Amino acid sequence: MTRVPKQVDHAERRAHIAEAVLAVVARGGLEEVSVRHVATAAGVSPGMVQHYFRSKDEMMRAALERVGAAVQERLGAAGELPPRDLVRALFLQLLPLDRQRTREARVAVAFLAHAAVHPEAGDELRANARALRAHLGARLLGSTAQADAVATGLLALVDGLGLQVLTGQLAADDAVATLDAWLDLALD
Amino acid sequence: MTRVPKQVDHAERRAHIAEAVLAVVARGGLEEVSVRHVATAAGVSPGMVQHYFRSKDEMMRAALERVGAAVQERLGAAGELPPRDLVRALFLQLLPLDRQRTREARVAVAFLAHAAVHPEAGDELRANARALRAHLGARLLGSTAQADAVATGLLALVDGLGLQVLTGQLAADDAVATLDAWLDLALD
DNA sequence: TCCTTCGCGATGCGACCGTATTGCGAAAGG
DNA sequence: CCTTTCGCAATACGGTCGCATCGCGAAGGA
Repeated sequence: MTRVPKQVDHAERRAHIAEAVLAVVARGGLEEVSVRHVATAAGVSPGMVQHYFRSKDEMMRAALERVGAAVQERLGAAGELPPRDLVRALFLQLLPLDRQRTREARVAVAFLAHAAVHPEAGDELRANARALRAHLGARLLGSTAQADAVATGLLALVDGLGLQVLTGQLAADDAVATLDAWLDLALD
Repeated sequence: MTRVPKQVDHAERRAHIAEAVLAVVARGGLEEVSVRHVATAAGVSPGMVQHYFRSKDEMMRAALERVGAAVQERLGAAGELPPRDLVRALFLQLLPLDRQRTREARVAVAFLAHAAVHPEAGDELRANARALRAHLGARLLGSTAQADAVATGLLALVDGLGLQVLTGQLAADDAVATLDAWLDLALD
């Protein structure tokens, strides 16, 4: 058995394909995800997708994990600001205010809708949510019961605002204005 | 040409099938909606579904209109309470706190996720949202700018709380508690 | 140079999709 | 009773799906 060094970066290919999955989801939702579509979006052959992911399910799981990783990374990149501004900046990161974040928000809502109906697929999502909540809790007050209610409410508010912006129910400006008004309300 | 009076209630059949669509969506999301599945869920033949809806798209539109009608009806059934309690009652109607409302919320999020990615399909949804906002505005203060921000924020909050409950990120009790805390905050 | 191993493209299969088409039984006016 | 019309079941078709399988070409030790 002669060990031949890998001549392709397995992880990188998987990442590339997973990214293509997210692109397809952002453009057309989960229903448009098929091995063949993803392959086209990634600029590779369907066979290659199949080579790197043994099943569509495994492929979707990898794509979802990439979303989680991206969110984590985004959270880490927070400067040193007064708490109020920091919290505001963090929430603005979560709203679909530009192309990039619209893309991410679309992906997120697609997976959330799926999780609403297939609870077993929501573990990754719930883990991300927990991380977010923990992160926010640390940024706000100590863990008083009051602070927890505030954190929960603000997260839900941002989720709702994002959803309404995504579906065209609310203008992006209004969402930001509403967020600011409620931050005033909540943070004294 | 002899006119034969209808021996079946066309509208009723359509409603029955549309209801079956919603049942399928609530159980498995939009992806599981097919003419054959809907027919099975409705206890009729696939051919009959096709007879009453010329295309799947028309069927989906009818189902979505049914959701809108149900929401409208629900809003109408509000008693005479102090404004604060009335607003609270209204919002509790929108959270997935029991089987029935979980079903409706699942349907709603499925359609919302679709609309996030297919904007042209979101008209009905946006109309419903507008009706809701108007209804809430009338129940709250007069249309001061302040009241509008409060209404927008509360609606977004409820959307977000509902989404988190649906996806198992948040317990139903906590959602209600958070809603109450924020109602206190917002309504003086 | 041969030979093994890996990467991956190509092909095929069975299932399911939306929809067009056809035909038949029942109901009702003439 | 006959005939027309309506309600609907059945069937067929072309397309896409996920996935299993096969085979070839290139890349390196031996």
